[in-house]
Amino acid sequence: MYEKYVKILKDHTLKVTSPRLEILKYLDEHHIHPNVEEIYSALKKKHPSLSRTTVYNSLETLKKNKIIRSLTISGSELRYDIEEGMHHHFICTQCGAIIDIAISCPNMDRTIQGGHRVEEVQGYFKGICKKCQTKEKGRNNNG
Amino acid sequence: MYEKYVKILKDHTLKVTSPRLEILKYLDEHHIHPNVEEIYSALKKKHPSLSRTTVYNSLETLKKNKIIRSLTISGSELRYDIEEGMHHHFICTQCGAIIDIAISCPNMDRTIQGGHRVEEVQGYFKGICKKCQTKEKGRNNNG
DNA sequence: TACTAAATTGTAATCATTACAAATTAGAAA
DNA sequence: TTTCTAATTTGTAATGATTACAATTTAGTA
Repeated sequence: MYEKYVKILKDHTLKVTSPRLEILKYLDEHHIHPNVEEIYSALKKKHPSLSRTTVYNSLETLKKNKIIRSLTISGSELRYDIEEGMHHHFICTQCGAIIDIAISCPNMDRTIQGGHRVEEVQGYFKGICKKCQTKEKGRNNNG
Repeated sequence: MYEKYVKILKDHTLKVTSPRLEILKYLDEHHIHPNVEEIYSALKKKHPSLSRTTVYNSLETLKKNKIIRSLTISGSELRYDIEEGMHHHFICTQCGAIIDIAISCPNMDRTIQGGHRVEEVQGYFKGICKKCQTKEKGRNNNG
């Protein structure tokens, strides 16, 4: 059940610890781009001894090893995502949801931009998500 | 001297106030993507009565009116930029500088992405800037 | 010139994140 | 298997950006 995550950690020569496994599993099974608090409260249920600081520390370690990445899209808190295949993100300014956007962009794979060495690319789109647009229509129709 | 900024505010039916004019002028003359503190301390010198809260409020107003935009690229604080022509941003993880990147991307002008209504697009590139790369080389050569 | 809604100001929260030191533990070595 | 140690986890106490809020001031209109 955790073999997959054990392997990931070992492949990066990281110590295999319970918090790291649980965080990895959580991010792998919940592609909702959670913030630290969401991860913490979800895992705290099963592991009451878990510390918030550990979540911060573990996320930082996983990020440094490029196993996960953090998104600054919200502007007020970091959101986390498993690293799998390049994609961009959309945030709904109404409901706050962060949604994967599968697009390819000629600039994504450029390792040099304007003479600067690029190590990470993030495309952020902001607006109203499909779901919230439907709600809008519903409100209009119903008065 | 301030006519340009007066006009911008009036065109948006915003009240013309000293803080707004000064902030606009500052952003127009300093394309360094400053944070609130930088703007505040720079303007505080000339206008000792200026309040930090006013800087926050004014920036928010200017942002809502799409006169300026905020960047979440740093992850720890908002950075501000005058709205003029679509461009993306590069942040140097070494020196912290945020640099304009003039690129065109087919996704930039898309108003729909995956069914979501897009109102804002931001492309963030992270890595080592040209200047810091030169410094690296210098260090290597000298020792 | 007087009026009023909006803007400015200062102080006091709030909230995400970091600093730090003590306790625990994973994994290597014996 | 046991021992050892550096790395990790934990909890509490800062820090720092941002927001809330109430009092004061002011831009623009009547």
